[in-house]
Amino acid sequence: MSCRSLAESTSSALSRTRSEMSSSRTAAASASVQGVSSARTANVVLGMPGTVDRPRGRCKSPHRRIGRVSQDAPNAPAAQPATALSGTAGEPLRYRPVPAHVDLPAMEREILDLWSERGTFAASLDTPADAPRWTFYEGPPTANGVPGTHHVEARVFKDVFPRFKTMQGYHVERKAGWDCHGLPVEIAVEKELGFNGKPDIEAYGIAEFNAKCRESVLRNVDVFEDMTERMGYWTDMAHPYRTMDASYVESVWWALSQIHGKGLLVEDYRVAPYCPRCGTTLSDHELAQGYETVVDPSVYVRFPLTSGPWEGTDLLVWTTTPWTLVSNTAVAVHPDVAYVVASNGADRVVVAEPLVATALGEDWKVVETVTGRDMERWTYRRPFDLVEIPDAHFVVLGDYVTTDDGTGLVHQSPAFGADDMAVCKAYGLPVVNPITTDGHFEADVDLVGGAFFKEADPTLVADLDARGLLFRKLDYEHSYPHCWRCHTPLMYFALPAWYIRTTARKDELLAQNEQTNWYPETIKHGRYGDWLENNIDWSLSRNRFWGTPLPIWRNDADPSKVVCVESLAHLSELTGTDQSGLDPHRPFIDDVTFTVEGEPGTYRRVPEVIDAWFDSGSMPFAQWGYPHVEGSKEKFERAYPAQYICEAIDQTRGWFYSLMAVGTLVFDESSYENVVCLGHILAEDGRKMSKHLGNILLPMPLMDEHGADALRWFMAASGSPWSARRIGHNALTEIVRKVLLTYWNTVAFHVLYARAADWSPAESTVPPPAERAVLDRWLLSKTQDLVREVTAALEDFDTQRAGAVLATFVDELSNWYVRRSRKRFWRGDAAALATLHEVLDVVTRLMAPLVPFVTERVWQDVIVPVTPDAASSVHLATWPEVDESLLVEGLAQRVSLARRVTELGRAARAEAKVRTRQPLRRALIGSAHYDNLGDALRAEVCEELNILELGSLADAGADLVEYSAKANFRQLGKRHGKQTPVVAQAIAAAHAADLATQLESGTATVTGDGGASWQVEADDVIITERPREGWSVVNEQGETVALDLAIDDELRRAGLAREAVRVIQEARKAAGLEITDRIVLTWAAEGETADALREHGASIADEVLAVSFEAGSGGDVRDEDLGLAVSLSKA
RNA sequence: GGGCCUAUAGCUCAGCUCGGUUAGAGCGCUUCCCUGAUAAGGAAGAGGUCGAUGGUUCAAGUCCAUCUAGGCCCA
Repeated sequence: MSCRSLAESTSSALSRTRSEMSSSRTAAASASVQGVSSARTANVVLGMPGTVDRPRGRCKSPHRRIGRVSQDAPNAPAAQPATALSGTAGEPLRYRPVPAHVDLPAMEREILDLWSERGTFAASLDTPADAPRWTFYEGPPTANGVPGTHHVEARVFKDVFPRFKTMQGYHVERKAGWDCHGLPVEIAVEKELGFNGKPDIEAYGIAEFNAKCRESVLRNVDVFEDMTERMGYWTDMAHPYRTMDASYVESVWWALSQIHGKGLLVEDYRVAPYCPRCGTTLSDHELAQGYETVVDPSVYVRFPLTSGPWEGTDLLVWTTTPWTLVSNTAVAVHPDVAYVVASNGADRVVVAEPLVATALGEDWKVVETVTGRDMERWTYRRPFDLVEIPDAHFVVLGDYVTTDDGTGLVHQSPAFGADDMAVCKAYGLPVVNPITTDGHFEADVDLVGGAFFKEADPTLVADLDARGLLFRKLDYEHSYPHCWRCHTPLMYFALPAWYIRTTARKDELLAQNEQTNWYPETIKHGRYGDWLENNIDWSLSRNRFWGTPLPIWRNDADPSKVVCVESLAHLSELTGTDQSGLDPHRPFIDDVTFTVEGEPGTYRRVPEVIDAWFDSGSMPFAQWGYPHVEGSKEKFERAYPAQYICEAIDQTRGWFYSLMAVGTLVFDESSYENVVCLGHILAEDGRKMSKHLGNILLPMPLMDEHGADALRWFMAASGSPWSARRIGHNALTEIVRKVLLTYWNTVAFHVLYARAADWSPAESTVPPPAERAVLDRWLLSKTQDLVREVTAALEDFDTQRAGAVLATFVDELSNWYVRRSRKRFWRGDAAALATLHEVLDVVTRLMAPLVPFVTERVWQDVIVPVTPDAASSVHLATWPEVDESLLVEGLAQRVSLARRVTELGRAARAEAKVRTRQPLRRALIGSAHYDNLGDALRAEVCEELNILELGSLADAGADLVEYSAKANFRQLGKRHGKQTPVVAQAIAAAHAADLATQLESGTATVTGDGGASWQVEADDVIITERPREGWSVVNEQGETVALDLAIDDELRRAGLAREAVRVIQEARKAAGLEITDRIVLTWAAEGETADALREHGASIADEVLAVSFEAGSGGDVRDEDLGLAVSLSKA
């Protein structure tokens, strides 16, 4: 079946039909062909649409911009008032010019100005009073140091969904926040001041030090604000919450008083890494910086049992910290592990059964066995009698005991180990600590009195040896924590501390977690769920300076009496003086004391400040100053809990936990419903960005170079946001080229031709979608799918999927729809222009949350000027909805078949080395779906492949076609199971043509080597058709395209004519002509080329805008292959 | 030491839920084609022991187990 008659297709490729031209243009165009030679036919006496002023074409300079004079370029925002709208009264509604080339970062700065001039962000918050609310909480970044590229990541996600939800009609509050307190701030200030620990700070003065901390925070907030604005993160930075503000601190106090009231805020010993030289505990963060490899004594010590069935036998205990043996309090065993008496004939010791060989050696034999549980409370003789430890020294059970190393019997010294502390406390054992806070044994201890703890090891080991208690001693190399400041070995040390008994609310926390949606889902029962399952009490207090002071006042005469203060007003009440103006920080708060009538003693505040995580976990209510500030109650209640929060994965035990814990403890409900948990951003080399490695990419330079949209797209849609990702210039360049510029160029193309045709959607009569061209209907249908998919992806917090479908769509839009429809745009086809306008409207809105800048520019230039009631910003526009009436069943499949056929056709041409400009007579298509393709799509294929007619391979007759058959394993496997390979073999061996014929009418039978036979059905077999001699054939996935390679003189002349067009167009470009310039042209050629030029002269002239087209004597442009010389000049 | 994540082309990543016999895309490289919107587009090619081993299965990149390496969080 041919797609059009030969005569028609020969000329129509180069011509346009009269009916499609407006009369005025036809008149002008007729004049333009007056000089065309006599070869004209009815078909070519047609106008050029270019009689209207067409924007200038691009010249050689890549910086020349179409449609705007140079000072009007986008990097000169002043020249183009952002607020200007065309279409004021009396003027026609026309698109604003869109340059073909755009400087994206410059364009973005222009948009930032536009937003700020118009107050667009504020307008986006100005929703109707009854708008549904969608609540988002800003997890406050610590304003400590300058923002890194990883900060952009979370901030992109914090921006995309609020923009999306705003467009959907929700009211989305976006209050910025800053985490101001905490050790990192103190450390930064210490560095600035050249300090080396707490004594320096105390000497400097707490008031002065905290003032410096406040100053440092404010300084860094400025830098964060610049970055935030530049990346287009819309958040209300004019009214942020700051954890250091008095109202915030008071809210935190209130929450603590609630927790205290429930009996969940308690004081207890806490074992923490401690530097005896600096006299301070270290945070985990500091701890991690100070590991050093050291050699310690590894000793196996005998603890003789003094009761139980094995009385007289020695427990064998392993330790690498002999100094802790002085305060030995108990020995722990695992309740479920087997313990044995092992003997080498002469000696007997007790060890865990799995460790007999590793701890003792090969020649030890098991004599007796018990389970750890049975050893509970067996007493033993302790290794040293240097300090008093009453009611102790027996075997206890501990689940944390392992049999990975040592002996499976673990010496317990509760003052120096967190596990030890927990286990001993469960048995009511005393906590005895013979070491002072400077790391030395108390002076009156025998043997080691006054010794620095580490230096006591050799003395103690020697004493054990002398008393026959040392079983074995080795040197043990391991990494041991040291102070990162002074390299002193740290000790784990029990100090009093304040705790929140989160373990008492563990079940509620687990229940709240069940109600929470995690993205990705694995976190819920993995990293985060595990953490909750193994919940430990929240260690709240810090012996530091810059933090929310713990609001507990204690009676100095009776330390058991404490008051938890919930506000400055409460404090005023207690003191009888007005404290409402007090800065609730140290040291001022430390000076406030009070007495209670009838009680002796004075109440003084405890010295600690609290963990800054509690500050940030309190933000849902503290950001409003709840419950003290007027109006805070309403604000809080309508915005709790949040629908959405988002941070990187390092916050699982940080903010994600503190937020859920504070919410659950104070309000019995977690503060968030959906939580997106991002992977980290790594440097291009796959490692963490660090100064040390010199691989840092700062966000501002990245955005200055590639634009914020590119960086945002990368964060949202490049790779999986759940895994760690590498960022680099290449990735961003690719996004600019593939996504942003492709989109931009489609817009620029549309505006170029719409303006050329003086077309506007507001004023044109546009055919209804059902009457438009097949590709229009395809695109409109496809766009509805896009709306559905992007919406679903964003509802599911999946920006990666949203980005992927948008990128694919933009590619198809540009490289299939626009490419295939160029000629319709050239002649101002209203259906094509309307279709593209409608689609750009939708796709611009769909992309707006991801790339807010470029979409805003397009909205201002392409939608606003031609749409009288358009939203003034794309971000104030409504989110697109699926228009079911535009969906066309099956069209997407048909178009995709047409595209596959086109691709195969190109491959067949390439294989045969026949260039596309050479028309070919015929192509045959082998595809089960060929008949569904339809005439219109066949015509598209013909034109794209430069083929005159298209036919079905099946109709071409058996003698032209060779068949081959292979198994469709997926189907076959279901039916034949184990027989699959044998049946597949039989199919491959069968006579393919016969098989194909049989299958057309139902089932067929194939026979295997052994004579067995099987029924197969059509979908069990993939039949491939392949034509014989004289054809160029490519087939793939069951589809075949065969090109008839026979080229006759007529075809050859048509091909030469098309070559001539190319030569002339190149000459036009080389001459720097604008695309609308008319030319006078003479040519010289011989032989077949001359024949071709004479035959096709009119259509060539038409194509290259020649007002005269004369054979003459040579010219300045020559094409040797063609034997053609032309000269042209502007008419 | 524990938990989780990752491992596929020189590079960046899809595919793994739900197993199917030619493992994809982009970047880069080579050759060619197309082009008066495009910084583009297309075809072909070179480039893969799908981290390793074992198992399940007619069939494993895909499911299971173990291991290795890297990352993150926590000890």
